[in-house]
Amino acid sequence: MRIGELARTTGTKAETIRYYEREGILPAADRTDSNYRDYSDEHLATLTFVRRARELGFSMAQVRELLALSDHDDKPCEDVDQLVQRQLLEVKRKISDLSALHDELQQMLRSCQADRIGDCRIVESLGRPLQR
Amino acid sequence: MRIGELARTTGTKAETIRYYEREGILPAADRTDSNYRDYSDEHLATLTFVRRARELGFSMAQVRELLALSDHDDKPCEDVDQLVQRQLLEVKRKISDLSALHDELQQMLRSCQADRIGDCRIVESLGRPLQR
DNA sequence: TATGCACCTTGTAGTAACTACAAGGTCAAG
DNA sequence: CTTGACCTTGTAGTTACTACAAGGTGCATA
Repeated sequence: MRIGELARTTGTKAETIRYYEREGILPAADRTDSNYRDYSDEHLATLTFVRRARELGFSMAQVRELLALSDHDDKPCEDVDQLVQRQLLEVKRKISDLSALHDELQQMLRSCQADRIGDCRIVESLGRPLQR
Repeated sequence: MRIGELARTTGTKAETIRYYEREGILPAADRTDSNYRDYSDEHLATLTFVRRARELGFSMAQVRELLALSDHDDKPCEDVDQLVQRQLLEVKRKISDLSALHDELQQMLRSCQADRIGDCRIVESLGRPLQR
């Protein structure tokens, strides 16, 4: 698949895709005879992953780490373990923060549908001081 | 509380806090006699919220919307409803993406602890083409 | 009283992660 | 043979910070 199609299916600008290639986030694609980039399904999966991870607030550096995890077959488990632990902790924190936000939004919606103005506690949902 | 304490408790640079004030994300704080910013617990909650929302991948514009929701007492429900629906949808999507990632990381950890190198499906977890 | 640290201001510039556009060129379908 | 999708290199703009400089105030402590 060429860059335009990949861009359309992933909702990514072609220029961003080339940028990811320059940055080494996305492996360079094969080239057709006419020097067009020719992407595989693996590229599609990787790019989709990258975009989602970015949407979820992971930095490029973290995305790099996660991508590295995905082909660690050669490296010993011990090296990977700590990184996975760390990422897992962060993922859990994000899920719990999002769940709190979810519940508050849900509650607002119910209030609204009952046509009364409920107290909005969105800020409170994520606004309690953090102990990290 | 003064800017330094707020910065320490929220893990935000003082300069970022002033930046949020300039941008209207954080309401201007009261001033002490010596012109120091004097923050309330409400400021603390709002800033904590903002920082978490940003970590969760919400843009400043979205954070502004969410903050606006939180004091909508004057505005009619209908106006708020659609926005809440939209945000809720996005929150749900994020939670489900994160859950998939969580499960895969968990799985990797189990493989590693069993001291065998399991297949890593992190990319697959978030890499399936999106239909949005 | 003097030193030092936290804070104040305005302003400029750097960073990350894109995003846009320009200039000039190739490729392939209608 | 033109049109549109792609190629390259390069520059510059955007968002959301982050850093530093210069010059000043407030205040506790040696």
